[in-house]
Amino acid sequence: MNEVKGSAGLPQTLVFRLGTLGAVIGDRFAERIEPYDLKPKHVGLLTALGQDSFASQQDLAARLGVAPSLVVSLADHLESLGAVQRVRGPDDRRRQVLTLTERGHQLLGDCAAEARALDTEITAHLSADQRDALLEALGGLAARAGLPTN
Amino acid sequence: MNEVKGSAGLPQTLVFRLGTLGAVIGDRFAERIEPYDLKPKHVGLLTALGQDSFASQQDLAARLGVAPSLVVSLADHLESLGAVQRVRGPDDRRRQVLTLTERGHQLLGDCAAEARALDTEITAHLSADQRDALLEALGGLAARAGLPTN
DNA sequence: TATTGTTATACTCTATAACTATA
DNA sequence: TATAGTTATAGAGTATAACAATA
Repeated sequence: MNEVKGSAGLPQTLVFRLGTLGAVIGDRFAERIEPYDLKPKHVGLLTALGQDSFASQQDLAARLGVAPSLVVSLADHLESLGAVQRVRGPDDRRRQVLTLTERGHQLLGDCAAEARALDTEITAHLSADQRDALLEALGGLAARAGLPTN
Repeated sequence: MNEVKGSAGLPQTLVFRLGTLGAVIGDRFAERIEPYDLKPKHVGLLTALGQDSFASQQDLAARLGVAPSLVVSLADHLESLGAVQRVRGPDDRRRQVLTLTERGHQLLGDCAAEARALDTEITAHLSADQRDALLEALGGLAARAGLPTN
């Protein structure tokens, strides 16, 4: 039966599809980056550092929408991998300024390559035009949500 | 600067956008359904029950991709809300067959309404055609991932 | 006294393993 | 002996609160 009534059921909403797809695709991405000893949150931090320079870890925490204490442990791990460097702010010595190292840029590139490979997998049934249109539409949503798009 | 090299950076991938959007939108949906005393996983269970009949909780666990023990606690909560009923299988009394109650259908409808309202919020900048195209494209990805689409 | 980073602690979510009832 | 559901336990992830250094 699965009768269709006047308004769309949950599985026909953008919210449901984005939420469930995000979870599944996120898990698959997590599997791919595991060999680099990274988790999605680490990649989020690397990505943020690759785009802007942040005055402090607290700024970074605000940008990522996580607790400052989490930035500490993420940065600890990335530092142990040699991906980021912590430098005390010369003017305000309370601040730790995080910067990507050469290794950090390399890891970021590796993760991007994994993401592109996964993109290819999941959009194998689409034409290039369809794929681009989808990417752009999601970019619009992401930009409105304050998420990075480039 | 943010130089664009030969291949797309992470934020230009479908994987990154789906993952980050899924997390943000999922959180916003979670806030909306909190007054009903429900979390996204509960809604996933209700949705599954609204679509098919499952022989056992283990089948349900397999469909949802979670551990059987989690189905127990989700079902416990939904039962306490009067949203589902547990009935022992007459042929095999080890099995608990879960079914939606009237209240369960009502809650499912309420959650769908919340999702539609959120859809409207996040797609306010799109035309109806653009919105439909996006919904359909995501439906294609979801179907290929084995997720419900209707 | 206020703020940055850090550490200590606790809470949420979910899985694994042990257990009970039924087959 | 094997299977469905349940309960007990443990681990990952993350937030909140306490703390130390600097301003």
